[in-house]
Amino acid sequence: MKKEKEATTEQQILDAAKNVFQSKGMDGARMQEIADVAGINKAMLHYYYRSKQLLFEAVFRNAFSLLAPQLNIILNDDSSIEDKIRSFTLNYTTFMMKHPYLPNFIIQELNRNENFILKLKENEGFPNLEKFKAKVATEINQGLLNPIDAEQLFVNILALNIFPFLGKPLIKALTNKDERTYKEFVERRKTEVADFIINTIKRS
Amino acid sequence: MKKEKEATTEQQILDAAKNVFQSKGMDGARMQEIADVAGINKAMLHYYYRSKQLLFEAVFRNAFSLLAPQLNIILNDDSSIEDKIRSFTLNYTTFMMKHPYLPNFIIQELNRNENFILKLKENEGFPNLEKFKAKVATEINQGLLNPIDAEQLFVNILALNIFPFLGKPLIKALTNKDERTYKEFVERRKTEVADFIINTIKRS
DNA sequence: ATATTTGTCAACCATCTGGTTAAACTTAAT
DNA sequence: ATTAAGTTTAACCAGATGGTTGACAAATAT
Repeated sequence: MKKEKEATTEQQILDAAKNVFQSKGMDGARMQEIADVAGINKAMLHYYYRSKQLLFEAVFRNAFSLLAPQLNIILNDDSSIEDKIRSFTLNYTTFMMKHPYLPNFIIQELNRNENFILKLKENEGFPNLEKFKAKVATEINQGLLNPIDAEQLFVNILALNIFPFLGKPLIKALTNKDERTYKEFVERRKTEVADFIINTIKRS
Repeated sequence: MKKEKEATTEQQILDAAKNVFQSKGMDGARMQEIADVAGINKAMLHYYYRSKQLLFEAVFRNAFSLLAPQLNIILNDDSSIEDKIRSFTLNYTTFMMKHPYLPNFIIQELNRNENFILKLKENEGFPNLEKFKAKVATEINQGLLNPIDAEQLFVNILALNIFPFLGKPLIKALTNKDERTYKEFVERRKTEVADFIINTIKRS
């Protein structure tokens, strides 16, 4: 009864927990609902994950391990800053349109428990800015970029790409968009945001 | 027995509720904790506000009524787009540094209950983009601005200004900043963000 | 075959939570 | 002083919630 089934039940729980936690948050999620979504008994949740807190942490680590590689695309590859920005903007927006709950989930839970990210920081693949900063410095010296603080630039890139997912309800209301037109609006940003940033930083 | 006292108790409750709701969210907040913070009996909360939901809505409306005027600064005054951006960036960042829980609270609760903003939309002072769009069109026609979609520009302005407050824990971890250096980082953005945007849109 | 381990479930439990009640207290008007 | 209205409190309640238990079934090992 082991092989197929065991992996399946544990995974079923994780999938269900992901859905419930990501849409309701730690505080709004109910163990009974997770069990219902997974189609199993509530006791199973504790059999496999001991407590709500540990199940939540498993879901959160999973979610963050999807975000981190996205950031590493822009931080660790060797292409020019301009290419980094273009590929990150395209990749990130495409990816998040498939996982719309992810950004909000991570940001919200990080705000709920600030010292939670410290554990993640010790991890191997935790995004590191050094290479990006060095590349920015180099290109500024070569006269390719206008002088700009690399950290400010990086936060600007994040802000322009992440905010449309965090602020979706607000933006939808302010701009009178429905689900379909909002999607088109975000779709256009895949290239517009990169152009916007590059227009500013590129020396011409 | 009315005048002073009544206003005080009701206000004490609202202040306490603001603190608890804004730091823990609707789901994480407890009526008992609000009562404790207010220094009164839990039954008082229901005496003045009927239910947790109604108390929450009072707090939320209050919070949104602080945000809306900030947006109306950039949307409704008559100055140039460049001046709008400079004054909004300065005002908004200054204001939110004094109310750091506000952006996250509003964004989080709007995501928890999307149709909640519909009620607010009917309100008089709800921010409207039309005047801003018209001004952008005018300045583009006058050759003062590079062509850009006004809604995309507006979202970019919001993103660059709001994100540092939403993503604070993430940015702090990624850039290895402590509370003090993060504050300095945000402080610098009061002018840097405006320069960043204007560099892109201004025809030169 | 038998024993042992692993997986699953219904029922249960202690505690927490939003909300209620009924009585007591405070104040101001008559 | 009496009354009436608003204010405050302690005690209480029903339902929800995270978590546990003990019985039992299925798989694996001996």
